Amino acid sequence: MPQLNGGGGDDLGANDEMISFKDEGEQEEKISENSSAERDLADVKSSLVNESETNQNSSSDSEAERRPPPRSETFRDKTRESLEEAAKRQDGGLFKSPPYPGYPFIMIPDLTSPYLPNGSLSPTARTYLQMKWPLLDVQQGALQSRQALKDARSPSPAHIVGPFCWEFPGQSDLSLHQFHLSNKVPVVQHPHHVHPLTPLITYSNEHFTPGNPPPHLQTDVDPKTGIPRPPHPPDISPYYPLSPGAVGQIPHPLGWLVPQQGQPVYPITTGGFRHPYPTALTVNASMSSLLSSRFPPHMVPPHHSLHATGIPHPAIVTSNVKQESSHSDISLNSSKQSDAKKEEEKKKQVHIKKPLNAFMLYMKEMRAKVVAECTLKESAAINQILGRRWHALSREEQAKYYELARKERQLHMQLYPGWSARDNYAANQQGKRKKRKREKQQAESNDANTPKKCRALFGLDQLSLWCKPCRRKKKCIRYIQGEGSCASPPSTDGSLLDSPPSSPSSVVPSPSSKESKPQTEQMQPLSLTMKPAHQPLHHPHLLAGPPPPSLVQLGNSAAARKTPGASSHNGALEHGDVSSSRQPGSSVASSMARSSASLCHSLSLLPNTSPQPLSLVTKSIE
DNA sequence: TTTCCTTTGAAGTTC
DNA sequence: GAACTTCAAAGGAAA
Repeated sequence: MPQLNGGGGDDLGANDEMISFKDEGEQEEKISENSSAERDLADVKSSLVNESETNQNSSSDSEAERRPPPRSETFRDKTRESLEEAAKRQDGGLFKSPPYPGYPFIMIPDLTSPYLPNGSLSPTARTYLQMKWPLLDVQQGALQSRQALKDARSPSPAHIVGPFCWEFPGQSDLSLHQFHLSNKVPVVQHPHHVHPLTPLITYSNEHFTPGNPPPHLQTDVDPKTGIPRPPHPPDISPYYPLSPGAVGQIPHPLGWLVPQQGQPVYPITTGGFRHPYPTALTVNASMSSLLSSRFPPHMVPPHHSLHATGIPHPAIVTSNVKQESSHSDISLNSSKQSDAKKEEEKKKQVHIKKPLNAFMLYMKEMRAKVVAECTLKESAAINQILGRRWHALSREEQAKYYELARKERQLHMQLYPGWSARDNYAANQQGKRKKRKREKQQAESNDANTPKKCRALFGLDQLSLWCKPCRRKKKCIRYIQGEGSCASPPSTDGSLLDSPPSSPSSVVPSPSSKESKPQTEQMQPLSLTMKPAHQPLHHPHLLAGPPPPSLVQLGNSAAARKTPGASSHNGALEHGDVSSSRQPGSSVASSMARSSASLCHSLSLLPNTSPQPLSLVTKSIE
């Protein structure tokens, strides 16, 4: 759990979710005190706006100032912050931390993920849609926004989005703040991922522009605002379709979303199938309900699982085959046997996706911004930047996303009580979507013929124990003699006999011992050029001055990442690292060759990229 | 057309 | 229980 140290550390993680974040709590209290009635939403908003302005004015560019008071100052904090500073100096703003940290913001659900039909919005859109209004034009928009906020209390998230989508067209991105409505905890996000043409639409705008809203969002017009609102029958929840048996007792984790009149939070649906075609969005809700009520689940066409407004759950993915089967269902001519078969088929094809974790939510939100800033398109490169930014986030900012992720999980759990990530494992094993990592590694190790056996067994500091070929970087004779399995090496103390292949990690000092670097550590960087990427990199030189990208590429490791201290205390590498945990060095190099160009911003930001440390340390090995 | 890349976190699996 | 693996998003690139 890289983000949170259990013992009062500075990170956030799963445990973090149990922590009550005082700042937000206080904010929440303030809000709740004031928010006895509808007036308060507007009050809250204006206070947030004021606060945002105050913050904006008072907060300097210094990250140290922005951040909360120093918690237990850890190595990671120091290194991270110093790197942030350095990166900021060099990246021309790319690496800026969000300008409005700790801001209250209002999180409203994205209309897609449970909330919007994927057909009308891009499938990329999901989860939470930010509301924004102009900071620089508060007076002008005050009335409208107040009204919009009142509208936002409508049970339908679409109602919320509608007004905000059209209320401030053309607002400059810089003039917008994005407000999330996360339960009662308001937090403000800096403006980002706003399409230039549709500044109030987040994530994916290609199918959803203010000037051309999707038909299903146009059918209702708010009499007060004159703003189109999506149809939303009061008796039907616009959110996730529920799996059978999970209805009626669900406390909505996003409590503010719960319809006020005691209706079930979620519609009773008989399945979880997403209609593969956008036309499904036009399916009448009552028709869907009717079908659901009149026919057994397998007889209902796929759109039955959509929300009555045509809202599918983004976590549900099915194949087109289902569409065909739906047609055959409609024909009603199939026998019970074939029905059972189809049901089985459906079960196989249904793919309920995992709920997004905090970082994924963050990525979704920030991706567009990074894309805009960096003009990068490769997701891999973007994700690297996002990963670094994620680390650069303050605790409160990360807490936001952990909280959202927790709610996502809750919601997901409630919607699909029987679902487990295991299902997707099994599905993939059946569908062989991906080659399992273990298989890959096995294959790769076979391909490489394991010339590094001695290295793996003894580590770099036990060079004298290596066989000659290994010392010459040739094929390990020991391994060959061992008939494919590395024979136990001769050892005087036997301590290394059973060392796992990752034994070199023993050479690597623990993060806590970083200050006192063992002598053997001097040889570590050499391993960067030779050893597979399963070795954390903690080299003083590299910490002092980030390595060239090639080294950086090889520097990180899955182990380092899995070990919170290792990864999170990586200091310079943390910002320059490009995890190679999922591929050996060769593939990393190739991928680096591919993405290095697009990483120009992110990696070249690192100061002082002179490669000198390598030459210093390679000497000892050779 | 499919898989890879790349990130972090959650959860499942393996030992 | 630690270590490892897979999957979630994204979209260009490579196979």
